[in-house]
Amino acid sequence: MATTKLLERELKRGSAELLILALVEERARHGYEIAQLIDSRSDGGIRYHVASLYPTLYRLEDRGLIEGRWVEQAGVRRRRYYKLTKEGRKVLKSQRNVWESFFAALDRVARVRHA
Amino acid sequence: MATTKLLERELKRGSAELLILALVEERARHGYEIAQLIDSRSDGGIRYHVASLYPTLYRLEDRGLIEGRWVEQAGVRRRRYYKLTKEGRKVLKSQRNVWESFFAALDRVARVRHA
DNA sequence: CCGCCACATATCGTCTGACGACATATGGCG
DNA sequence: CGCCATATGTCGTCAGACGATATGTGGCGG
Repeated sequence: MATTKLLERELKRGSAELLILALVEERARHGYEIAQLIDSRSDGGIRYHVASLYPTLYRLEDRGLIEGRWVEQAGVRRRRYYKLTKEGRKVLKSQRNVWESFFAALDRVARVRHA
Repeated sequence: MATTKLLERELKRGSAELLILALVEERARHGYEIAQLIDSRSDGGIRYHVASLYPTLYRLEDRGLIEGRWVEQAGVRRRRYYKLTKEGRKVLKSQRNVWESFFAALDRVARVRHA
């Protein structure tokens, strides 16, 4: 259904930052790895296109929430590893709170929990 | 924090349809009433501006998910009451499922529950 | 050794929808 | 009579997802 596809697109809006921040919280990761992790951990439930992923990484770095570092290794194309900054940690915590209260509010209005 | 404000804006994307469909599921409601219900039931956690609400109502009606009817009453400005259509009921059910699995996936990737 | 695929990063143009600002109209209250 | 709550409506701006497209590398099969 087209409706569902459109909705899924909208859901990604805003969630991208949370996903990226949460994934680089564990350890430094590069873009491609992040994309794959989102795909695998969500069981394909959330797919995040590279055309959106890289620009989002740059925005997060510009805002000082993550910090990138080029890593050159023999046998592997150069990768840019991003790690969470101190400020990023604060924002991640705040975003988790925002999402959680949003879920709760959405449940109160539209009764979403327990399908 | 500007970040939070931006995030909140993005969260509304896509959720608007679910909220409206869920509210007119109970009984026919008019736009202004819907806006107030979203505000009150979410305890102000979700605010939905009229500039977005009315266009969304028109989109939903165009797609045949809700059906509007003008109601004139003495002592009250004319109101347009929207009720859920059969097709709207199907879409609402589907959207609840999409949201629920999105929540679950987001939790698996970014551990959002229990802030 | 060459083509193809997975890996890895990058950019452009299009489209959608939220929102601030503004507009219009009516009933009630002081 | 002015102001506020009610109620519907529109315009211009802005952000961000995504399809398409591009570049470059390492490994593997034929």
